[in-house]
Amino acid sequence: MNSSHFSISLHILTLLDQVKGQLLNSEYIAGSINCNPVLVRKELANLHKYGFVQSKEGKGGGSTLAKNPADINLGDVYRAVKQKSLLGESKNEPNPDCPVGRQITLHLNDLYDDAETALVKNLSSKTLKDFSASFK
Amino acid sequence: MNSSHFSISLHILTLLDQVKGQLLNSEYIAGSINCNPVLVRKELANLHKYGFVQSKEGKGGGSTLAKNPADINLGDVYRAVKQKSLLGESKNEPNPDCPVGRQITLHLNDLYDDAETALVKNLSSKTLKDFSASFK
DNA sequence: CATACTGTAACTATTTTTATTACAGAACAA
DNA sequence: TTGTTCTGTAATAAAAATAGTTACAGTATG
Repeated sequence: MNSSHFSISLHILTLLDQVKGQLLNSEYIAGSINCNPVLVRKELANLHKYGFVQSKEGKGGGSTLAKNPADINLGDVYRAVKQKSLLGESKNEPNPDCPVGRQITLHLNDLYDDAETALVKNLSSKTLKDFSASFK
Repeated sequence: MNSSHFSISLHILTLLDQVKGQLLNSEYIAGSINCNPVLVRKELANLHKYGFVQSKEGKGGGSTLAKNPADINLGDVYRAVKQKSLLGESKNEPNPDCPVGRQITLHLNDLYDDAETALVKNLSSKTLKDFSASFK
């Protein structure tokens, strides 16, 4: 992250929950999200890697949840989807000749890890079932 | 956020704390961060807007902290620096003809606000003084 | 064997972020 | 009062990240 990986993944999972086991194909899902089907397939590949969804190839194929929605918590989804640190991840190396520059990356990482842990903990208190149930 | 606004702001504040009231100019700060001085000046302008720093124009000018580092908490810095939601903020509108697409932006925003509040609360438990003191 | 999917790669377009250039205005010091 | 060195800010350019597109091999189905 950032970008829209988490939003897209959660959108996919919510759709899959709402249709109760029915297979949805990437074009249908992309139509709901309003994005490119290939992006959906990439996101599904990642969700599959982490065991959240199952896919069936070939004609009539598509995807479905691989777990009970009550057993999918949003912190786990976040971790599966996350690609980089939420706050930091700057690419330009601070100046090693400066006492602050030399150490700040380390200290920022500690700070960010701790803050992000708090965020994930919050997300972990909610399941896909909870989230999906808020739709009417 | 994201990007490096928070990292840069915190780097600036740490430097200003370490030099104990001495004025630092944008070129010096940029040298420690290893970025462009104009970026530092923009970041300083924002920190000034929120009352964290004071600047002095003209020859011999520069910036210094406007508050006691023990009274600057990192959650406040985060809020001052933040430009967009940490998780969400997708620009393509989901499909309004889909029950999930129609409501998901709202539900994601609720989810993200709550998660981000947990993150800010974590950051708020730490002051610039604490952070700066971890440098040796 | 035609059809309709997934999975994936390669490429392009778009958007976001960062860097650069430029210059007016402020403070200082000779 | 003039040259110097800063800030503040705008406009632009470059670079990086993100999303979209095209293409196609492989797989299941009828």
